[in-house]
Amino acid sequence: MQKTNSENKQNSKHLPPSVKERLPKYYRTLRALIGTDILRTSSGELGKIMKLTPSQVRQDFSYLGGVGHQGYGYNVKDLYSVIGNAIGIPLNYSAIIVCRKTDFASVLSTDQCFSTRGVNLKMIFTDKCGDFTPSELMKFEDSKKEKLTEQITNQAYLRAADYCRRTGTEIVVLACDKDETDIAAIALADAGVRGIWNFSGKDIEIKDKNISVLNLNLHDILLGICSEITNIRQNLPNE
Amino acid sequence: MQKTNSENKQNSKHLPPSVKERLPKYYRTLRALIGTDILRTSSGELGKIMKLTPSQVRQDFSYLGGVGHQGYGYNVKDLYSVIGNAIGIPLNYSAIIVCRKTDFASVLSTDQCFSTRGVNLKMIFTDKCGDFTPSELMKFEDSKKEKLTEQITNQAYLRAADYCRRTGTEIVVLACDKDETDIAAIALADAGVRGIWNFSGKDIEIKDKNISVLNLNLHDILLGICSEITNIRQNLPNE
DNA sequence: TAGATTGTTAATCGATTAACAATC
DNA sequence: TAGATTGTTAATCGATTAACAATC
Repeated sequence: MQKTNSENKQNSKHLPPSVKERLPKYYRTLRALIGTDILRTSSGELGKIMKLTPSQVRQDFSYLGGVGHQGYGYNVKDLYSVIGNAIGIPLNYSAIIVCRKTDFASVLSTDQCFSTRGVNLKMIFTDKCGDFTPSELMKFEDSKKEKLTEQITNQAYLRAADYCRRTGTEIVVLACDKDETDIAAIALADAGVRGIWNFSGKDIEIKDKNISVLNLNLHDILLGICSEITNIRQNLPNE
Repeated sequence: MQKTNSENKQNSKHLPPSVKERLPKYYRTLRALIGTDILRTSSGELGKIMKLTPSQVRQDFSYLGGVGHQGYGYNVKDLYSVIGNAIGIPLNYSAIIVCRKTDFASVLSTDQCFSTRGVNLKMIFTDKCGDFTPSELMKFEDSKKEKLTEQITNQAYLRAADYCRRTGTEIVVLACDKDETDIAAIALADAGVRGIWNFSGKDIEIKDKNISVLNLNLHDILLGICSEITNIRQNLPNE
């Protein structure tokens, strides 16, 4: 049973990493177009908005199967839905936040990171202020965020791992102390968590190929900016 | 006056983007080695820690000039210093934060993002709670963070741009509302800011090649994790 | 039909890896 | 000297861009 080229490409197994990385931004761009009632687009228009060549846009979309129409372009809503499916939006993942103080959770909640992307933020576990549902956290907004109804006897990541095991929560945003990163990662992986967004400052290296880890190091990002600035200045004067 | 290959590579103008992106992580790794009193290393050891091939590590360092010693490896402190110079650590950049509420600034300050990387965080400008020095912000910690000594009449980004112009501040962390992103970016660029770390959720596109912008979109990152999870699951069952 | 725009193939470009002579 | 490890060159791999036939 021979597969055609197109069938092969449609299989997300063959999505190259570079393309997969661009999906969220395509999704965001299409979302914005829908928001302004633009319901038809083209590789040229999307390329212009996203600073990509039309060629690359078409090449990228070709991995999602025949989603465009020759001579017409792309139906924005269809494309939005196809990319959403590739990302797994309809699977309605659940997430929790593990952090030290409420300020961290507050930033992500205010940003509506989860709600606008179909991810269900269920709980916030903090080391210092107790545990919150997102709506409880919002109630405390702009006031002292402490809710110590019972004595906190263990670390937030332990309560979080327990919660994930019981509820099948897939995604954990981890902003624990660097000293706890390794042990927290093990506990969460053991609890069946499938994705960790790691803000802790120490990279998580998990051998388990079934778990996806994103190490976001704020220090590295800051230095990346310094590096860019330094190089821009150094390069301008010569030649 | 012919340049040798080595002289060419030493010139940071020729640092490929892929290499430049890895510099902050090399820096962080070397910092950790110094912290544990490991003062000699090799491309093999660094590769193991950072999940890179020894070949790539050597290839990367070759762009920084002859920083290693054949048969010996690399002196950790020398390498740390060479990479620090390439990033521009000794230039002691200054930074400010522009955000809506203090929670955002509190997260970055607690993380010691700036202090441990030789970047001088000078002020925090907020829309809702007034302006703070970092030490003022820390004093308010764990309590209601509001400091409205005078009536706030304009947006934080305007006060921030004015401050940057007066003080020559190079870096701005921008976490304003999406609606303000474009106008804030223009104001900051006009004030002579050289690097913007944009958390606002709307990408900044500046034509000016002298300004470095890093658009960090939390929504995109979350969807990147969803996408990974989705693809891991889909790919396991077949074959 | 003429104009527009896709999806795909081929060409180019850049980044990673392998191999190895140089040498500490 | 023997062992280790660099820095560089060449080979491979993957990602981007260009070109164009297919066709709406």
